[in-house]
Amino acid sequence: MSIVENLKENIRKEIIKALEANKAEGKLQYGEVPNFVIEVPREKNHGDFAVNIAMLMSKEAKMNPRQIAQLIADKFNQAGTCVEKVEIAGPGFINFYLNSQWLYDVLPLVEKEDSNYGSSDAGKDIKVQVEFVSANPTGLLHMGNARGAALGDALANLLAKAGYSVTKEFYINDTGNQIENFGKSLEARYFQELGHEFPFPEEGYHGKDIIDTVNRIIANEGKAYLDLEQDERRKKLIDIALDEKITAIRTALGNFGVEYDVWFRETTLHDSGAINEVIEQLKEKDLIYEHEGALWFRSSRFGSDDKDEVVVRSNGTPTYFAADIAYHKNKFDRGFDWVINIWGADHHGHVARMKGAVQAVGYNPDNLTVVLMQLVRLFRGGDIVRMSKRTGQYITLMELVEEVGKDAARYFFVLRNPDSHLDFDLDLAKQESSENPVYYVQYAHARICSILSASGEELPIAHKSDLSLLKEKAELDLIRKIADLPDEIAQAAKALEPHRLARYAHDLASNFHTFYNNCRVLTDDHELKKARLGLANATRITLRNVLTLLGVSAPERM
RNA sequence: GUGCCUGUAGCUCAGUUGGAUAGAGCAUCGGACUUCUAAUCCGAGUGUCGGGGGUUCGAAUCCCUCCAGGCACGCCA
Repeated sequence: MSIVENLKENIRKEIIKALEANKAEGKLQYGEVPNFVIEVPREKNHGDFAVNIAMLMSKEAKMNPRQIAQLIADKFNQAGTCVEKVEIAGPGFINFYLNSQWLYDVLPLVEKEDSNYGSSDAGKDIKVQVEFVSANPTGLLHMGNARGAALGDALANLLAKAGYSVTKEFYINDTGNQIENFGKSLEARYFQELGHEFPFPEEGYHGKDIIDTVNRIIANEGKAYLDLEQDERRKKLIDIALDEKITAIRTALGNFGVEYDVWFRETTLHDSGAINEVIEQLKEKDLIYEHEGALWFRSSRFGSDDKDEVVVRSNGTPTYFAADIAYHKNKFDRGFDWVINIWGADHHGHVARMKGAVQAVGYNPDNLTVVLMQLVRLFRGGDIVRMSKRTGQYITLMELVEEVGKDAARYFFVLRNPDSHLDFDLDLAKQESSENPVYYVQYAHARICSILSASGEELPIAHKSDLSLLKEKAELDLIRKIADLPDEIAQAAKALEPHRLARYAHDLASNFHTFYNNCRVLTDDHELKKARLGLANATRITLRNVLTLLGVSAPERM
């Protein structure tokens, strides 16, 4: 349990004791204690913690909330709680003011836990899988994939920090219609690049990357495929190009700081018979029926989905949805307690039937969470950059990283709630100025490192310093912020919202900059210097840990 | 037409299971470097929280309705 959680828990216990004491004396009537909140008030002068229980009990106790609050405050035993003042305020809040003693325990703890600081065991023994990006391997990664990568990776890091056992997975759609299309496109380019007339398929992939791939094949193997049977030729071209694309995707993600535990190929589900198996299984449960030559899954039986879905086309080939059912069954068969998919919002219509399918194959659909993220609009010079994958007009992840850098890109993507449409300003992201929020945070870290190396003191230092010398408001505010990290992480993990951490990082940096401008660290007062170095070092550790979760580097100099 | 997401300061966005006087950054204006990194700090102004109704001690948050924008409604993925 974190220091802050511990403080809250002690206060909670004493509040309940105070309630019981009042009840025993007949001053207060109630049945169950309502589920009340101990929260950090928005206003600093409302104390360290505020409790809303009096308002919640008002109706049942048939009393004015302020009166109830007063009864609780009267019986509240401060011993062992760090509380030094209790006040009744507003409509009936009980505000608790703490002495700063507890704050001084935070710094040595942070230095001791070091890179582990902020972690918790909230997700202990829970196996969770995060599947993200899973882009079609027929092209390169675009801005939408980049957002998914930044979000998914931060989420996975966050869950791991909160104690979950996390597996990151990329699902490769290496079969199906789009792959056939890919083959036709490759074939057409192959002929064209060798100087032959060849019609380009109507729904083909126009990207230049396809031409580049074909030219590499020609460079290596020349005209070897010209005389093959068409099927054979396409298959060979696909095999080579697919490997190349997957490698390119993996490299681009690697440059973006994203590494996966598992790369899962859709073809394994076809080859192993898993898809046929799951279809048979569903037939036995009468969840599949035939209509106009195709096989349909009764998704309308489940949840809010109102339409059935084709799983096997009338030509006998399974749809992507059939593979997806088998894939999700496979995930749960592997023992994951919680399966998280990150999808673009354009796939939202698929969520209900996917959950229905999970239920149909015998698992609890509540254990599948689909995080939808809205689409990305790219701006350059104040204008929207239009993107289209089909026509090959788009900025790739690789180009993005080259242009604005990994840190800025990841910070920008993870700064916003996945629910909101993201306007990505390329000019802003690559600006090396105060307008760019990522530098604000990194600069705080670099500043600290500079002080620490100039100090001539050995770290860690907080445990051998008199921390009670830290009395300035800026110092106490900063420690308070550092102490919040474990709770921030636990909450962000629970809500699957890594963007909260970006906010936290910014706030923490802000607290540090204020401290820096108010309090000189390398001062002649040796004891004070040591205490402030302890604070600076704990700030460094906290900042670095958060940035690491977000996939942003923490530079030692800038 | 139906479903999902969004609508908060000039701009980009936060807003914690409903909490107190709705907050940041940028932009604008005024201050602070012979001192540990001025990519910083300090100060100043800005709001019918899209409109309207409802629920309650209390609503940006929950419910209804309307308006605006995005997305999805395929034997595509």
